[in-house]
Amino acid sequence: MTKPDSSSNLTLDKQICFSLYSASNAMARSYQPLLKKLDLTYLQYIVMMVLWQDSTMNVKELGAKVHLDSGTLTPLLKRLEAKGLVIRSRSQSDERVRLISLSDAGKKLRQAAEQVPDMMMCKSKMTSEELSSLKQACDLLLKNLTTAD
Amino acid sequence: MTKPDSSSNLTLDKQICFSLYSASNAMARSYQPLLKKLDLTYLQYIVMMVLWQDSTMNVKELGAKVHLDSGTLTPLLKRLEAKGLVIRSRSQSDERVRLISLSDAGKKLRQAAEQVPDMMMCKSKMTSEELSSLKQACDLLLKNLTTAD
DNA sequence: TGCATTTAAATTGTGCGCAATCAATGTGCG
DNA sequence: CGCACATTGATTGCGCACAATTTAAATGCA
Repeated sequence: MTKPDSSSNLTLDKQICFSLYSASNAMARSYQPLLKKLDLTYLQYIVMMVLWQDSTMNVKELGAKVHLDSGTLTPLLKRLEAKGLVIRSRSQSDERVRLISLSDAGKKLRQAAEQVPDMMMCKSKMTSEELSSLKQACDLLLKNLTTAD
Repeated sequence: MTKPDSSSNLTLDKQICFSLYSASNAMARSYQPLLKKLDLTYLQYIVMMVLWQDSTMNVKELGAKVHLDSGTLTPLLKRLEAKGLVIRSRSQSDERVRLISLSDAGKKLRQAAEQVPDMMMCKSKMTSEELSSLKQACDLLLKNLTTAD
């Protein structure tokens, strides 16, 4: 009593993960025209948002917030520094620690970014209830995949 | 009557898109150890899945299915060809068209991949109802973001 | 038929993601 | 104190994603 081929799990239309992946790509793609005005990529925008909330932290703390490591963040932070948006200093008490803080230009950029979330919500054409439930499901999945591997 | 700063939309914990993005990254990360046995990356696995369903198609058709363009697919398909999993031939009737088809090794790999979806579902620790509703929301978002830009 | 237009795929360049490795600094324990 | 060990971040290398451009082939139409 083996399953017939048509009910195999190995079909693209059954892959939740592929839906997630495609939606995530499409989302980043949709952000790009909005962020072009700010001269930021999607991830750079995320990192700036973290810093707008809490203007100084080290790479490890930042990485924990955005779920990324120094291999991704170090070059990104260098690019943000090159744009004059952040300052990469060293901790006095521990020379290993890189302190990331906002420059004046970085702080100022926040105003221009304020309208981005609403514009994206509009693009999504989904209700806040739908979006909120999507967010909950993603947060749960992330938690389940990251705790105890 | 302007909103106080604490209710700004520009906070990381309010970004549905960031949840989606982080969950998608975590998902691809979780797939990797499972796919290592097959010597495939996540996207290569997706492309192979498309070909397991329909063993010959051109780059444009493939791109439409996985929502990616030739800039991503061409090098990926070359890598799959180098591994001996696919064959990149040319259409007789239209020399511009690249026909992608499975080699015997590519067809054979399917058996080893059959168990991957169930293993991932288990890793997610979510019910099929939760996953199904997540999938629906992602599919809707993708549709809304891609139709009429 | 000849030439502009369209189409398919490849190429180029930039910026992620992430595993693996490395260097530098700090800490703890004998 | 000295040395093993842990921690922080940087580096390297590979494989996506994607915009923009290029190449080559097909099509349309005067």
